[in-house]
Amino acid sequence: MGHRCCSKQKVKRGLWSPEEDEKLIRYITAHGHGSWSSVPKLAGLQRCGKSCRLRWINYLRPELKRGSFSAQEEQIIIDVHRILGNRWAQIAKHLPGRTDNEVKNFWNSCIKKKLISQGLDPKTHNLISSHQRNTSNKVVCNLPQPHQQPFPVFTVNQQMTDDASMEVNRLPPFVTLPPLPPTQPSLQQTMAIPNSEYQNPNPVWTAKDQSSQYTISFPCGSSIGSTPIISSSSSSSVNPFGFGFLDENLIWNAHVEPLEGPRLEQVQTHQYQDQHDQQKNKINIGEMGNDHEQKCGQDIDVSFDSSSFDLEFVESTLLSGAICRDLTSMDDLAWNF
DNA sequence: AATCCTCGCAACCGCCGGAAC
DNA sequence: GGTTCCGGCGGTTGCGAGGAT
Repeated sequence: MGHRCCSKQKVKRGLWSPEEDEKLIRYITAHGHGSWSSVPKLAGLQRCGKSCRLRWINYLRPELKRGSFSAQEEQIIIDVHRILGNRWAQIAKHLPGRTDNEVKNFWNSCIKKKLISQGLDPKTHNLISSHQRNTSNKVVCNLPQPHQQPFPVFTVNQQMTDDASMEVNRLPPFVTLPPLPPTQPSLQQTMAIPNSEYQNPNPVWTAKDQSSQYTISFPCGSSIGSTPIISSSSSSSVNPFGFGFLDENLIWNAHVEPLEGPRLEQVQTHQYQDQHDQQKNKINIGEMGNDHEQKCGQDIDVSFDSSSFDLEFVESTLLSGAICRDLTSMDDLAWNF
């Protein structure tokens, strides 16, 4: 059948010859690609514009890095895939000189098998139970897909809003986004919550998933590298977030420490939430009280709404490469109240 | 040596969203 | 508002190389 752009003319398919490559390189180097649909004609190629684009992007671009993937690149792919799922183009953006096609092929040919051999579901990065592994060679996982609901958004029940100022003040000043293992410090992203006088040495705040009855406890005020405690009402070793961080090599690196920083002016509510509710529920943490000292020893339950995850936020956090980023610039972060 | 099988990878296909008309 | 064009993306296919039998 063929694509529309090449249905009008006779086009060659299959592998590109060195001569065709040469023509394409020469043309694009001299003129740029402009409209891809016109490239084949102008470059003297019997190819579809789409094919030219693909050939250039995947193989002829001078900035491409060829050769096998390094261990570090592999780890980055795994880390980002855990968050984004099969969004190869997004994953490839974290790997300079690599293409989405390359990453996809590498995943399918190598990483996928490696994860399976480690007992991990390559889709969810969760541990595959021994029962599942024993009863079928196929990977079975009914848990939320990371690319579908990859990262929950904090929500606070409406009934909590009366105490919102009090509760929010108990949040740790710094919370490292959970899915990234400590092996990739460059990808760690810290969320700053202004709380300059955070002093309680052993407070805990917990994130609770209502549907799955999981609770994650973050030791507030602890030093870098402390590990959250994940408890569950089920006996499964998996978790509601679709991350396999219970694997001994993939443990969260909760990053909680006091911050002297700019004050948070506003927290954006989720984009999909009803506009009225957004207005109603917006809170200004910057205006909140600062009576956290006597409250930090208590627990706070924060419900996860895994259906309202903001991928752009995760994307921005990964791309920034910064360790810390204060919340005033985290416009994509969504909070439901 | 011939055949079969597996694997990696380049390329294609179909879908989608945005822009232009 | 509907249609067409185009670029981008993810899934899939098909081919060639190399290893196993």
